[in-house]
Amino acid sequence: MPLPHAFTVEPHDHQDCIDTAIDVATQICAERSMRFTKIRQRVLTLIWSGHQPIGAYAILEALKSEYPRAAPPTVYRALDFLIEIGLIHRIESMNAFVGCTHPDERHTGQFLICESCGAAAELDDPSINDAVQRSAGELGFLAQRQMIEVTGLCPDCRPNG
Amino acid sequence: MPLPHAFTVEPHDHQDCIDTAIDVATQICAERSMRFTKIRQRVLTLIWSGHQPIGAYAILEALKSEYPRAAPPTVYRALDFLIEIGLIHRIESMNAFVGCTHPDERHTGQFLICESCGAAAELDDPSINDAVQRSAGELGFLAQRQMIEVTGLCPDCRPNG
DNA sequence: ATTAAATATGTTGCGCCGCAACAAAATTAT
DNA sequence: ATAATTTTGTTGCGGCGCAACATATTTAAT
Repeated sequence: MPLPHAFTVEPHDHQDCIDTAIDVATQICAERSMRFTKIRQRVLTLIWSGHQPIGAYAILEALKSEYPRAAPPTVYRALDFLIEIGLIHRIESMNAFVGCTHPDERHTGQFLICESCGAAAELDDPSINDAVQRSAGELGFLAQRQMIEVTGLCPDCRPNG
Repeated sequence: MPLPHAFTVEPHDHQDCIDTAIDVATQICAERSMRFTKIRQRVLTLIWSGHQPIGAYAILEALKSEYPRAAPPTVYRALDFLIEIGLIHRIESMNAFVGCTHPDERHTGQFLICESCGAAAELDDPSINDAVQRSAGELGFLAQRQMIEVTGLCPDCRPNG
């Protein structure tokens, strides 16, 4: 079952999102002989608690209920790990983190972020990617990583539905 | 004279960049009856001291030689002012600021950032903008502001010239 | 099993980023 | 001159992010 993005028209059982994310993570880590530890699981679950990007210190606060000894490095290490294997993304304009809804595909980091409800939907639009690649290429620039963050209003929050 | 972007093929007299940026700023402020104070001038000049985005506290350090009483708010106020009138941009992925090379046009904030030399070139590519708008529209998202930051290697820094 | 190597987590501490809140000064308008 | 507006000075704080070192845990080698 694929992960829905934040702006799916039909409401979804969000627990499925979390479960799927954990399943995918478990599988990826197994394939690569990496350790999907309890802490990493918990951090990923917390990030997937909603479709809104969440800050590291908010994660830390939630984590402390189960791991009273957790400190900032506890969280940042888990975040680094999850980013490294492509399970979460960092939203640069928010200093926050969100679950990746395209964990298998090659992702470039395209996001629509609702200023009203805070939800972030990940895109994977080749036409955007192509336009960026072409424009960069025209200047002789070798593009390696794209950060595209578009703020605005999601379907549920915009005035006319 | 237009402001060159960071990756112009021919080297340029960078003092011209600074002078032009100040001239443009002076004119815009005059038109809008806003005060282009010494501090704001100085901050804009410091930002334009190179094509590399510069952090607020680096600006502060440089500013202190002339304004020993300068403090973080001194800089952030000037930055807010300059951003407000579109003379500089904030690079979200770097927590840094760079001069706007399209101060007259409606700008969306598209940047190519060289990971080697740190220079940032501003784009204003309608095809990127269009692709983003269309993609957002397909999901019913009302796009208001775009943040596009592409990291990679500039022509001078990439392996094969 | 024991030991060694690798990996993950605990702990302390710090530097950078950004701004709120209030006070003082400077500019502009009346 | 006086008042209103705008800018700058000053103090202080909270969030973000990680370096550096210590400890614990897991995995690999003997």
